[in-house]
Amino acid sequence: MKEKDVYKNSFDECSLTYALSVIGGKWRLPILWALNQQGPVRYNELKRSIHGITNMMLTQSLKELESYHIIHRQQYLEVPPRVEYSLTEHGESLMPTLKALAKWGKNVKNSLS
Amino acid sequence: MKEKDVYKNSFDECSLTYALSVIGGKWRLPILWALNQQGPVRYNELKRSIHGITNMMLTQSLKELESYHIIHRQQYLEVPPRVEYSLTEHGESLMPTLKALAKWGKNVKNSLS
DNA sequence: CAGCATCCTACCGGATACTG
DNA sequence: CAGTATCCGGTAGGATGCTG
Repeated sequence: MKEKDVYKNSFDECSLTYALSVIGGKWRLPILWALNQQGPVRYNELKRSIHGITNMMLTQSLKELESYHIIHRQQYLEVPPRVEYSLTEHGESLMPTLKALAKWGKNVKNSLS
Repeated sequence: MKEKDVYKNSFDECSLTYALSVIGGKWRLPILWALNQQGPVRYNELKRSIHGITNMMLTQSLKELESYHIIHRQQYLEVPPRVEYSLTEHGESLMPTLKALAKWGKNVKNSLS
């Protein structure tokens, strides 16, 4: 095995860093979590269920998540305007891993007390 | 099911946030990754294998990871001083999840191109 | 060899007000 | 209802030099 091949094994650090950059940030996880639980959700509904978030942050985070194709934005041409957000396949496929991470986090937290 | 019980299901967002705060930060992942691959590693060895990290950042990150009991610091009372870092059980137990996350990240990245 | 102290900068996240 | 625009402060991260 060549030396640089070492870096391809185990887990690929770049993909990992990328994944973290996707779900990182203060509000991404709460948003994904809300979408996972509530299914298609309207903007203001989402805002109400995520305590403390501002329009600024919600809009920005939604756009970023959408650009990664993690969530889907469905706009209905109605009056008053109606927009619904939901997880895409990619978003859904993240959930099991997040659960595993949460479980791990719980263990770590418990071991410290 | 009571309304607030909804928040206990699926995955626990607080533990998840906690987990991310543990593995977050710019250098934590590269460090864990290096330790996972190389086993017990000395300080300067670690520094060399993580391109671009400074003493400041390495020391700080190691301390933080140690405080979470994710890594272990073994000091040998020798001259010159020798210190070796390695993953703890908790650290090891994180690896499968990280691999899953990396795999997911790869998929997401590929789907964008 | 392994690590600390100091200073500094960039950017993430936020408050507030406005709009199609 | 579903967003934008503008301004702003705190903190994570970094450069540099020093030490047991």
